[in-house]
Amino acid sequence: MNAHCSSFCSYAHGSSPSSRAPRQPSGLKRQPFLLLAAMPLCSDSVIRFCRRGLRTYSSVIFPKLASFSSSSCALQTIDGGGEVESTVSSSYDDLQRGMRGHAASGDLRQALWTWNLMRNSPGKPTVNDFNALVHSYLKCGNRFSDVLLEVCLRMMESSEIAPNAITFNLIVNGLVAVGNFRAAFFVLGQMFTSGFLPSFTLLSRWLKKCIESNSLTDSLGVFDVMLMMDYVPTEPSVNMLICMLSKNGMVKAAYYVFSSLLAKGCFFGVYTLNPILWALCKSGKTYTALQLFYLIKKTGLGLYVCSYTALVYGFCKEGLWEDAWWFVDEMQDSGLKPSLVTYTVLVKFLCVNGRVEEALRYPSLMETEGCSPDLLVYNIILQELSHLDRVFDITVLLDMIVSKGYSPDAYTVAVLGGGLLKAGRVGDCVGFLLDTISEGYPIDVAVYNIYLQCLCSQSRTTEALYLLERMTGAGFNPSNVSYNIILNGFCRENKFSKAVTLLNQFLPDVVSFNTILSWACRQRSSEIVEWILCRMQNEGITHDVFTSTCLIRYLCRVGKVSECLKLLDNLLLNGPKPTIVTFNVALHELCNSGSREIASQVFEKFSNSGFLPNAASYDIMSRAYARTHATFAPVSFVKGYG
DNA sequence: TTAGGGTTAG
Repeated sequence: MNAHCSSFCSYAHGSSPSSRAPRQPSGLKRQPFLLLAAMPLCSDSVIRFCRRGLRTYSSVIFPKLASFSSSSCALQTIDGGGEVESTVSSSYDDLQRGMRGHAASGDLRQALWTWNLMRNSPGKPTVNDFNALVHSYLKCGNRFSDVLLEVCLRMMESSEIAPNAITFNLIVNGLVAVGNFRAAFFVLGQMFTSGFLPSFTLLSRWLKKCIESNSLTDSLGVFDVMLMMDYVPTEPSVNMLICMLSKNGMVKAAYYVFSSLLAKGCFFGVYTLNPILWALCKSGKTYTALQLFYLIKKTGLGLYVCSYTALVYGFCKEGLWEDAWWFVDEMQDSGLKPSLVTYTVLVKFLCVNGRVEEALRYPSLMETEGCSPDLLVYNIILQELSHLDRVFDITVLLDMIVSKGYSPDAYTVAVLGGGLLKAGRVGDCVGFLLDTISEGYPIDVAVYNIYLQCLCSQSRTTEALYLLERMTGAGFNPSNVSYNIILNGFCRENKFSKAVTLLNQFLPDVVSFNTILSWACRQRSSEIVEWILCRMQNEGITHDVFTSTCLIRYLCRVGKVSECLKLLDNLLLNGPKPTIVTFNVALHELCNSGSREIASQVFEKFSNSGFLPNAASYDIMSRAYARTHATFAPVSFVKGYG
């Protein structure tokens, strides 16, 4: 069962999703309140707060729970909040009208008092009266408050009146409207337990509200309930949910949503398919995307250029060029022409893979094909030329850009500045950025960040911080990248206390912590390493491959080689998936700490786990062996040439 | 309504 599904079932039902609760006979004792409060989705603290702070209200509506005698208290004050009106002599009909009126005007206290007075009529008040109270209160624009929630919880707890389907619908709707999804799930669980089923409209509205509130986990919970009930969410909701899940890196969940609907024979079309294809291809799951692609194609549904382009992107990203070219041909065989985006993807990955000469041929090729390159395509090529410091080619391309009627944008400035910085030409970069600004070219926060980097690399981090604090005044909001650049600057200047002060001035992310962790690990500072790890845990920051690589370095440097090996094993087994850099850092640190033989074993282990050592890996090992005039001969190498 | 670009940490 899917994780989202199982997590929902645990709180919504307390049993498996397929076992629908039988309708509960009227008058049967309700589920104990404390047991309900222990259920995961209804926070203990909320319940405790309600029980403590709002007892007065609930004791009025359910006096038996609080040993409250209604007959002796027709006129009295509640919590010193003023006198309630005397209505003891009114008829039941009058009381009903009065109660609705008080509820509608938002005076819950008076409404509850009137409700209590209805007890003077035999068999009254009824569940319909309760529903009328809630309905009148909410219909007139009053928000579903904690007070009303407590009243409803008490009502469900009490054995006096059994809530009906309308009661549950009213409560869930009201809670959803104010975004209290946690309590809504709790009440939904009670609804199921009482034998009532939510309507499609209720769940659909709830799902939409969750999506609009960016509550992805709650959205998946509601989606699971809808699936369980055989309700198909609306197409806009499904599309929006899939897009949001994909954008937030929850690709598995997005795929789950899509495939669950597909399994039920429900396919909305390519506008639902494409976000999934792109998310899969961007996250390195191109073959899963390929399977999905052909599954849909087999049904005879037309696929658009965007779908093909996603697969081209995935294959290029994974370095599977033959598959990428084959797919471009496949697209053309299907009567579709590569789009501007398809070409951009090809140009991008040609550049990334060091094939800039081929990339340079694309602008004219695209013109020939009737698909003129835009500034974005030119910027990609400019970036690669800038990284290679090919000044002449940059000038030629800039001339071409201008001749085509384009004007350099902030991206153009960033790729050129970034290239200068990467080439170590900090002074040139500063000059270029200042000229750009004075000439009025567009700049943005990324350009600003490059300038901050320039200052930091010149040991002018304090000045960079001063500039950052004034960025807002210049119309730019500093991003986390801006703060992380400054953090890195302070670390490089060994100004730890300044780094910590800054860390408390924004919402740090995993990069922020990795920045300080990296510095502490190089310094072998156990105290700071532990402090950072502790803060990461407390702030719910998940370790990524950078974190792990830092820790591998640290463990080797403080002589904890066996712990380092354990960490490496754990990474291979459970992730985050190590990269060639992780591998090489381990080899380098092990060799430097006198564990050359262990490094050889690690080399073999990684090679046998499907990691291809690169030139740097061989270089590290060869140098380590050369120090004792020995030759590095890995088993895999010997086997290959034996 | 869907898709492509720059700046931070190992």
